[in-house]
Amino acid sequence: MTLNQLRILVAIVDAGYNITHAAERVHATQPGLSKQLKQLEEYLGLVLLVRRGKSLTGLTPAGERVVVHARNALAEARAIRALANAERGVERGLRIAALHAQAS
Amino acid sequence: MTLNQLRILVAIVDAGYNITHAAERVHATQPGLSKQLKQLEEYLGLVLLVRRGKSLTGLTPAGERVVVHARNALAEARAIRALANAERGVERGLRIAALHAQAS
DNA sequence: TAAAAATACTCCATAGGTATTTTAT
DNA sequence: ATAAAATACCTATGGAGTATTTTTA
Repeated sequence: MTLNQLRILVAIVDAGYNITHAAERVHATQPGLSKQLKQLEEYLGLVLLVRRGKSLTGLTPAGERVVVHARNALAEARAIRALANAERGVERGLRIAALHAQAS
Repeated sequence: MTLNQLRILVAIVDAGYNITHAAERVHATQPGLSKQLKQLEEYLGLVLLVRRGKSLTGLTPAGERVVVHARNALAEARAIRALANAERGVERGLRIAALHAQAS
């Protein structure tokens, strides 16, 4: 299980169970997403999406619950990135402040 | 940023900032962990651990905050795995129940 | 001098792409 | 007839190991 797989699962759900559209959103290809989704389901030993033939129609009950946790995990990852960006902002701010102090 | 990198970061912290011990805990090698830690720091553009030469002595303030979110993300991942295991348990239970019903 | 981190290198797995086939609407 | 998912195939990247060097305590 990877963060990327969780991101892909959520993207598919948010694209209305359309893998092709989800792929565009995450700047990747349909086969790439199909494969990762399959791998996630195999890793969990769980069917996450309801299929009618090759069409995806919704989440299974278990899928619903997985998606909730997936969104939480992704939010934590986003928090880390945000924190890192802010930290770099602070350091740059301090550097700029230092430069100004030196210049003045 | 991957779940594995977060897992490694947390393992290093929990091993008292000793990469070698952390590697044993996660059944991997010291160079593997060193590299992943480095990549995480590079990805975030952030120093997470305080180094005195090559020794790790603790977390930076930013590192502390990252670890909090990392633990949360890992907990969500664990929840997904637990959920999947339980689900498989339920299905097996149903199958067994069905078998018993059929047998009786 | 013992123990830990970093580096160099090698290899294999796999992420992710293109092309194509299958299937559903 | 269109559009979407799955499959096959290929390549390049990088994860993870062994061996070695550097460094600290």
